[in-house]
Amino acid sequence: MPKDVDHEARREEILEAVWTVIARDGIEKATVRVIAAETNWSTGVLQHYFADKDEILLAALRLMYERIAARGEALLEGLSGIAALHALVLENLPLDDQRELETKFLMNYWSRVIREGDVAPRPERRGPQLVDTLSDLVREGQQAGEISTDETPEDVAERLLALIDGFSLHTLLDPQRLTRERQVELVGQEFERLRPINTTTKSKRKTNA
Amino acid sequence: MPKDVDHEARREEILEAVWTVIARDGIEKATVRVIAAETNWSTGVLQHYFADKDEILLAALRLMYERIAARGEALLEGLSGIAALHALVLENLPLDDQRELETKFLMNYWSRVIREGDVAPRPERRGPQLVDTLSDLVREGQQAGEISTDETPEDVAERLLALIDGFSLHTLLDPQRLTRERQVELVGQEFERLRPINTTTKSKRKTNA
Amino acid sequence: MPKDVDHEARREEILEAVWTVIARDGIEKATVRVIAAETNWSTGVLQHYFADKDEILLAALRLMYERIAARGEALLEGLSGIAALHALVLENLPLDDQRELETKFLMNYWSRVIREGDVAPRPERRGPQLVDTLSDLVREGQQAGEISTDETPEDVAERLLALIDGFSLHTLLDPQRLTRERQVELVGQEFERLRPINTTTKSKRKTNA
Amino acid sequence: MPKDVDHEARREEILEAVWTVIARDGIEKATVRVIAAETNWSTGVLQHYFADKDEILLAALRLMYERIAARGEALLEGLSGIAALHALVLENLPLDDQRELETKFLMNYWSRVIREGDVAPRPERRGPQLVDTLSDLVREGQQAGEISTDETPEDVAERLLALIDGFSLHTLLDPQRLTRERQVELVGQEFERLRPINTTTKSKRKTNA
DNA sequence: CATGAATGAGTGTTCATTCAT
DNA sequence: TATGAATGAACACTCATTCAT
Repeated sequence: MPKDVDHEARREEILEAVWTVIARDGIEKATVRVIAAETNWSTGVLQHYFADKDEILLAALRLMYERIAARGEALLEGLSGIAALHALVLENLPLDDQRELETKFLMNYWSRVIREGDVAPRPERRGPQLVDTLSDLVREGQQAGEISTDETPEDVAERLLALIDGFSLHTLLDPQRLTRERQVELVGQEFERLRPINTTTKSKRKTNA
Repeated sequence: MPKDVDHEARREEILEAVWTVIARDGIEKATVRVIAAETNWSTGVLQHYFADKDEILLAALRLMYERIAARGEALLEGLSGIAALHALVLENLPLDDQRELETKFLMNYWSRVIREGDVAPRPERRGPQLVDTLSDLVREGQQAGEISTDETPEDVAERLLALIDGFSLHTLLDPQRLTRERQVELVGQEFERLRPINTTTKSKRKTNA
Repeated sequence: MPKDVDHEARREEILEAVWTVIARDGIEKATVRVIAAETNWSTGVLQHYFADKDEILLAALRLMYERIAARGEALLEGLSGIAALHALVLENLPLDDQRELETKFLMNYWSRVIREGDVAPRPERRGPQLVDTLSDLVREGQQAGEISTDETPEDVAERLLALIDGFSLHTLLDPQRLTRERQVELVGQEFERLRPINTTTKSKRKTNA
Repeated sequence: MPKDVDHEARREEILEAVWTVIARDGIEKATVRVIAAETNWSTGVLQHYFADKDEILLAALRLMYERIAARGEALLEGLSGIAALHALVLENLPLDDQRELETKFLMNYWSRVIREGDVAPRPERRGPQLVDTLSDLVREGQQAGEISTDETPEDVAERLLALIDGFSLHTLLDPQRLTRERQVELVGQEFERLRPINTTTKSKRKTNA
């Protein structure tokens, strides 16, 4: 080892710069030059730590996945059943600037996956993983009597995931129409609908309506 | 007399090429050169029919919207209420190859809009328009007693649109997990849930619970 | 002759359009398409009357020369000697919008001549012709005792031509510094200097000053 | 350590190529590709040293101005009044090949400025600067009794500048007619005319008046 | 005669990538 | 390790020109 350089730390430093640039200038402007300038190193240094630009973006994506997962785990601490489920769904919506940025990045990446299929080296996909976690929580909620058993946990989870990404997409495309508040409200309604029909809350509502 | 060319037909021919290219290579690879090659004409011909690349993409999108809308109208002929609603939702899912291609185009275009902000002049957005149509049908269904009035038509429509695009996205990303059949099934369940609770089908369930 | 088309009239009509375009949009924007649009004919028609764009511009130049010459002749009518000379010099300065436009065109053309030498087919050059006319008038003025005989007519003419084009150039480059009024004034001074020293006008003026 | 390159020297090397190309092919043919070919580097290298083509041309012009100014200063060393003035005027004429090249560049650049209006950011213009220097020298000459005070220094300077650029233009357009010797001769005559009338040479005139 | 569809070379510019130092 | 000089392909776009009709 000639110089005392923490290879992994340097990589993360670069990825940090990637996120800074994307947040500030948008994904389009995240060129090698701009990223390098952000790190205060030369462009050539990037090649030492990443094979090419693709690998840089992929690593940035992977880092994002890890952070999202970590955030999710921290969030679920102490929660269970429908409460945990509700919290997790909200957590996966672009309800603040950080998550909006992540969602943009994600949508961008997905559009690439759609066209290139499985050829590009993909990190562990978010979909299957998230749908599993959601399923588990649905099952938990059903066992606790908080969630109707009319549908299987997998079906509910799949629908919730579709809502998450559907809302995410629409709010990015048309933030005026689908505001953050509206998303929270609509998700709240969906969770109302998940409850078994003989629940106290449900029947009360019906009377009101 | 110059060569006898149907201007509008030529435009559509070019736009078809645009779709083909975008579905195959992605919107980023849909360069003027590639599109021209796909049409088997020279690059210069594109400028003859469109002012610039943006206009080409925009026109392609617009034409697709028109075709989808026309298909939707034809479909709704003779239908009303929840049956029309159900048919329209299924129509907007990528359940055959043609619609899968259109969905790829849409996702690609949307990812560009997300990436570049609203700089590019956008045509009438699909979202608001479709959500209106859906809302009207929900209202119709509610008045016919086919759909629960627990939620406003707008809320139901917004959720259905999110499901449409959420399922579309996921089936493109992971066709093995979210097959076409699965989408139809999940949509069917969602429509079960829309019915008022005192419906016959629903009342049975009530007894069970 | 199949159709009754006045070839020469059509050419002039096109050249008229050239000038209109140049005056409105500048020489840079005088493309074949724009010129054709101005004539309300198709681009292809230009090729019927001119071999290529170069010939169009050259013909426009030639037309300009003719008009300038005609204007000059009309101007000199009834004048002679120093009065004619003075009038001719002023006439060749860009003192109104029309002449400013012509001067721009001229400068543009000259810069091409400078780089391409005599290869490009040139119309009868303005320089030699104008310098001859000027010389003749100087000689006339000298014979009438209006102009000092300290210098040869050719020398005076050459200097006057240099002043004309020097002022023309500077006023195009820096209209604020060298206004139209300033040009007239400076030319007036130069003509004062041309008079023999014992002229009545001269001494009178001197007394006044 | 990257390749050891003197950034400034490389810039000047490129600018030299710009002059060569413009003098040879004209400013319209001075494309990025042609300039790059002249330097024997790739086109991309130009972007390394200049932001865009406009900056290249502007820098080339600026460097030329600097060199001309430096030559002018060196020339004026030890000279004053009419002698300095005379020397400076001759210095600014294209009396050798180097200056002829510079003049070609200037005329080409100016024709571009005229053609495109003042859109392009212009460097310190030569005109005002040179006219100031000339004015100062005229004033000096007048105070020394070498130059007639019939005209203001500014008027004389403006006329001299017009003669410089008028002769420059004509000699480039028609070198056979306006030879280098002829230019020197005509300038000499102009300087004769500048002297006050009570000078020995002119004493005859004084008696007459 | 006249059209305008079609061509294709050429423009400035951007950018990921390579590599000598 | 790290630098930044250098490369060259690719981009959207402009335009004069050709030519079948």
